[in-house]
Amino acid sequence: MKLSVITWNINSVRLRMPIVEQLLEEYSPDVLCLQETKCPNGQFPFAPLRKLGYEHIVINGQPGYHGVATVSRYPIEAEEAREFCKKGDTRHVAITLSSPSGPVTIHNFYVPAGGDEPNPEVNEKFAHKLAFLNEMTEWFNAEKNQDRKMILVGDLNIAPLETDVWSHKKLLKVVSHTAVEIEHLDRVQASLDWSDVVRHHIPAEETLFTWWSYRARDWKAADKGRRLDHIWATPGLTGTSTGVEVLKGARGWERPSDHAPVLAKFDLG
DNA sequence: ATGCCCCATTAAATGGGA
Repeated sequence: MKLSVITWNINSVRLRMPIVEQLLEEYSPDVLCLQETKCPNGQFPFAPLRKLGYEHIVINGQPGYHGVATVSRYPIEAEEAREFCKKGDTRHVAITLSSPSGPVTIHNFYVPAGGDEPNPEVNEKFAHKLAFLNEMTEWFNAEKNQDRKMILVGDLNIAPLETDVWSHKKLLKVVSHTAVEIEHLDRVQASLDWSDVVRHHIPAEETLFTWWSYRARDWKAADKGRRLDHIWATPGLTGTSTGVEVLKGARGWERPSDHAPVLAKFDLG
């Protein structure tokens, strides 16, 4: 069974349904994980997604902010939407698919951006970001089945490697690339020995971005990006991943999101 | 300054993104 997964911070799913449909038609992933849907659950565009063959959909949304959704060609055997930091916001949803190698759970995360000032003492948003990452670590540490097959995708809002940002030196004190955030993310990654599937295929020496600001006059020419969107897998799945790609072209589509989709393919036997 | 754009909510500003 082949499994291709795309993660995409869509920055309003209703506004961008034309390019969501374009992505599904051009790449035909088995599973699409969206973040920042900014869509109340009652207004989620189920019909056009089902029409394209994505009959199995789980959403965790709220009006105006945040919101995640996972759409699948394969039946969803189980789902879970977890609340973090007792905020009542919508930043996670998970689905479980059955495969020849047993159940596979796909977590879809939207980690808080963290505001401007990288100091949790004075910036509540940054404190929230660090607390969110700590809760992820605690949750995965408490996982009973350490061999469980899981994929974790999403906008983690952290660019951990020097080659994940356009200038390591200039971004050292900029939220998304500070040492304290990266330490917190490293602890999440260590919790279940998650592997960075994208960097498994694309060496750390190679510069790689998934996000380019709207504010640059010409995002492509400026190329001041960051790798904020990630695909991880637990050790039992790492060897089944057959390839990854940042779909940078989508950043240049009509009325784009500021994030590019990230694709990973697995062969589950 | 990555840097003045883009979104949602709501009705011309404001908050948030990262």
